[in-house]
Amino acid sequence: MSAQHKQIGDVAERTGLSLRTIRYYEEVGLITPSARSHGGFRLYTEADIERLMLVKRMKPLGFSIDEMRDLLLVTDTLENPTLGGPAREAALARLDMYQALAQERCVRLREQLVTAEEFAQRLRVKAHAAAERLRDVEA
Amino acid sequence: MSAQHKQIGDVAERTGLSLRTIRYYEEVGLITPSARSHGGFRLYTEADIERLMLVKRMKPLGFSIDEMRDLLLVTDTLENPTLGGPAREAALARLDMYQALAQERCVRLREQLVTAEEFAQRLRVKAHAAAERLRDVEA
DNA sequence: GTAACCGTTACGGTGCGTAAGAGTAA
DNA sequence: GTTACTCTTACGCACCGTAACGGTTA
Repeated sequence: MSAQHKQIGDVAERTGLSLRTIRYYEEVGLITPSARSHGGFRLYTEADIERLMLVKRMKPLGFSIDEMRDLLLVTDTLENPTLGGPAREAALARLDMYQALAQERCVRLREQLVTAEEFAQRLRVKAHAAAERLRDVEA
Repeated sequence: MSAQHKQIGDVAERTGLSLRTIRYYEEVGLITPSARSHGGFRLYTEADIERLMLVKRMKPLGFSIDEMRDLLLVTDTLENPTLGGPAREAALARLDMYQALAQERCVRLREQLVTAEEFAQRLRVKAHAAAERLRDVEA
């Protein structure tokens, strides 16, 4: 194993993603390892790992695979310096769209959190009340 | 339609759940309507609707169907006054478990929110920077 | 040669969306 | 009899988990 190319197990450990997930991401065209060993082992560069990390960070926002693939493509496009104005503009528009979407998802996540905490609170109260009643009965 | 029994459409509207979801919950044994019309329409009582609301509130916590069914069972058990001490204790223990689980899920949700907001922030910055560069190029 | 690692293939599961074709309610 | 509802059945999708069986690496 060279210093430059890590195999899937190391990558899984570093990213916190499962082997299956990493392979799945490749299957659906999200992230393809830059190389393969002679025997067929997937070999990942640091850049590949960066991309995986990026995807992992996107997940809590509830983006679908298609959206993530598209967003990766957009950022690749913007980072390509040989690209002309029109293509840049189009990519920027899409980036803006995703940015708005991300904002919206954050709001929804926040709402979910509120609902969730309310519910957890109810459960605590209920458990407490039930414990009291049990003690009363036993006394 | 009597005042006591509402059909699935009304229930969907009131709970914000889809028809499919409500039927699915029945399919997996979560909530069965108390009655059916002569022709087979599902008829829900207020109590049924309450249960559906409860389930809806559980969802953001990421409980599985199995967990929700079990939790419903536990609360039913605790609300049954004819129940002896041992059964009550067992139910209470499970309730405590779910309460702890809910707390934990809340923590995770909160972490997700943090990650999500960081990511959204990154996107905003990126979009802004790309827009700047575009303006520079055009100038 | 022997661990420890990795490959592909494929079936399973959850939580619904969605459409089809037909019956029911008022 | 018409319009709006509802019924069941069933296939489809996303995102992986989990074998199973066999090759690769160091």
